[in-house]
Amino acid sequence: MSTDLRPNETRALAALFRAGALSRAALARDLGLTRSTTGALVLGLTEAGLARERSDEADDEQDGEGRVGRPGILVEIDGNGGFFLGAYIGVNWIATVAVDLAGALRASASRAFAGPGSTPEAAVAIIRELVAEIRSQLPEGARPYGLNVAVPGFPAADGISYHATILGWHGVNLAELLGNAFGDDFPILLENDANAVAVAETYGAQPGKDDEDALVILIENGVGGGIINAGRLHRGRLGGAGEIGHLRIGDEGFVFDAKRPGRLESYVGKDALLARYLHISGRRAGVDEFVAALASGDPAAVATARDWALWFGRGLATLACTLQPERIILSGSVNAIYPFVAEQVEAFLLDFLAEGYPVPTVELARVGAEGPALGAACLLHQAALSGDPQFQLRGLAAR
Amino acid sequence: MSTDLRPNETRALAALFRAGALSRAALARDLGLTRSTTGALVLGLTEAGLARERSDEADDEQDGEGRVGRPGILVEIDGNGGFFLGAYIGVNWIATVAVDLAGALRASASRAFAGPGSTPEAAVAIIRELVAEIRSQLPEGARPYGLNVAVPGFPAADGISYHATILGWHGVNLAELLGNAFGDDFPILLENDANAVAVAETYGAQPGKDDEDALVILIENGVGGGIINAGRLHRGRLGGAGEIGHLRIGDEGFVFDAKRPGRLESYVGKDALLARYLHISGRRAGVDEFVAALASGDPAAVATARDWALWFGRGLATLACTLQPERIILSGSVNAIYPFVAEQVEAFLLDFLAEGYPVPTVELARVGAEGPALGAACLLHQAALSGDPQFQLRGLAAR
DNA sequence: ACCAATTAGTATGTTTTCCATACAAATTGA
DNA sequence: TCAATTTGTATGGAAAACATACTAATTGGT
Repeated sequence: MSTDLRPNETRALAALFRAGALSRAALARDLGLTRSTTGALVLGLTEAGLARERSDEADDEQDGEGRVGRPGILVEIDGNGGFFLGAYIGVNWIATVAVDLAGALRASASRAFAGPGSTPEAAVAIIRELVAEIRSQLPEGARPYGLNVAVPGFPAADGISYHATILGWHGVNLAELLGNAFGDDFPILLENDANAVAVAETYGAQPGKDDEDALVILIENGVGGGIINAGRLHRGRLGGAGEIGHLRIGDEGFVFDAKRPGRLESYVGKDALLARYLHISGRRAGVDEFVAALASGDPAAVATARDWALWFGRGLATLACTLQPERIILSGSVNAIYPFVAEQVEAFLLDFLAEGYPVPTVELARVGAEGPALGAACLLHQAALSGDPQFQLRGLAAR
Repeated sequence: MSTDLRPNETRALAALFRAGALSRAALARDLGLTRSTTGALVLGLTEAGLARERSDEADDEQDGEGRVGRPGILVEIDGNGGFFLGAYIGVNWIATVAVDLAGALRASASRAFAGPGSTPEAAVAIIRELVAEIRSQLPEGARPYGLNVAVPGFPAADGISYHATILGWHGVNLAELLGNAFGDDFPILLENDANAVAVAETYGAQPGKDDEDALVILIENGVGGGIINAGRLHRGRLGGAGEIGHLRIGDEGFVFDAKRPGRLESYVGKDALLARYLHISGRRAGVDEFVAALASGDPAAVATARDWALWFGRGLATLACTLQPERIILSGSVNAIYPFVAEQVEAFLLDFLAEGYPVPTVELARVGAEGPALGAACLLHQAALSGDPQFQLRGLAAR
């Protein structure tokens, strides 16, 4: 019944996703096809349930000041045309989401999970149940294209066995476990959680722009990151790029680390921040308390934040030179302190950067706790629209 | 006469380039087309002068142990099908090269150039003459597809005006100058020289593999770099990624820098190395003399090299975590000392890296002084084979 | 109010591209 | 020597894209 999409159909969907919505004529220009061919293309996509004319009555305001000529009818992706699943195995919980063909979050479910101490098999079983729950939230007969699982860890040098120190897992063949649980014809991918968050923060964020250069930094106890170059995730050899917590920026750190002193995360991670505050103030606090102290002008908190800003600025300068992102996006619970130190961090950053070098903007994350699972799902969406034969899209109805 | 190539023709050339040579049947599998279609495709490419059957009589040894069935006839790219020009504006010289459609270096010419003190206009005039010289070395009637110029600098935040501090150029609109010299219908690109070297070192280096993750480090007085992710140059916002000399890895450095102390290049650049040697030994030396002293076992040189290895290992560890390259390639004149300190650097690198993290190999550059111009030309070659409509390939003969 | 200019969408016939099928050619292995 | 396998090519047909022409809907000038 449902046939694979032809190359130009996939290209058309990618163009529609990039732009948000296009008239047939604009789509034709984008794809380098004629209007007549594009009309037939759109007809096919519409019949297959993958695209539709925009009913949105705000369509008059496309860009149309003095634009002469007959106005076009905007065509957009029909979100119900397909679904992509993402999951996240966290330390305290497991989450699952579904993203639709239009890139919108359509369903989510999560459950508490005692990560350290639990087996990978237990996590896979929970994911399986959550996926069933998610699928019941989707429209009748919706068939997801695959599942991408974000994990707080990395594959080892063999590319197969997974290490997730924070969960106490070593040398686990997660791909195989998931493959057994979901069947062989269901594509399964794995992704590092920080990478997934980077995708969630940037994917489809700016309509019309799909070549963003960004660095997403996740600050908890550890500091991780994900690199987006020209709109694509910079994964490195085994998906382990962006491990910026190990950046060597000094000689010691605010928390003692005999083995690898001076790393970024021993200056700006959560433990490091609170250790510094303890050192200066003598008070033991959590992040929330520290932020409250900072907001109330507590001098020890202000001094701690200033030190944090110095080292964070150093780290950002190093990363800005190496990667030249346009935006640096801060995620993770420690980003709560950033509004209080934004000016200082940016001053330190500017100070360390070479003159004339483009300065990245520093922003707070837009996406919440669903970030890792959402980003994982977005990566599948991206693969499907890229025309990768492994994630070939299909129409819904017979044709 | 000569028409633009159709999408599958470009895809076929890209597949042939990636693999080196393929039979029609193998090409059909690679492209997802039938053998009959591919046969016609190859016929078209052959008639257009872009591909040919391999005459190489060593073709029996394709991979053919117990391979049953009629052996295929290998088809390869005909290098004479097209040419791509690259140039390099260095501090002491200007170089120009031509790369053919098969990715092979086919012609080169260079001339001394007193960079600091010369105007951009003078450089452009020299490039124009060298390009004429190069073109006379190419086959009759060969029409190059464009020119990519590698420059020791970066565009400013506006993306247009070029800064090349080392040449004393600031705010130069190089693209416009070159456009005026070569005409509007001749594509002109600009690229940072370290980026170009990174491409030269990796592009087409491993037949059958086009998704390499590598970091190329150029060490002279300054330290620059180019990042290759999944076979593509990681350019960052304005092509300025890879400026790793500004990496902040310590508090001081071996050369004094009031403004931005502790940068990688103040520990491992040429000046830094020789300053350290002067500090330890009291002797003022050049790189050659230092290497000679090191080779002869001079204790001061050995101690200097050890310090160099420590800081270089720190820098590599930071970069390895951030980028996770598979290979780190060392270029620039200072790489002459690497063979003497390889073991130490790799030990320090391993020491700083998290356990279980894949360790990149560290290698010396294969390409010589022609690197920047060659890489620039390779980038055009890559653009043409990627199907970018701006660098659309054309056949040679009428069809 | 009306008309030229412009742009969007569709219909129709033709060309181009690709496929399905069939078949001859060249090899391996029994 | 023959079955099995793979390659390359020929041929008719299906499908995708184009060229062209026409209608529809808008802007802007008179």
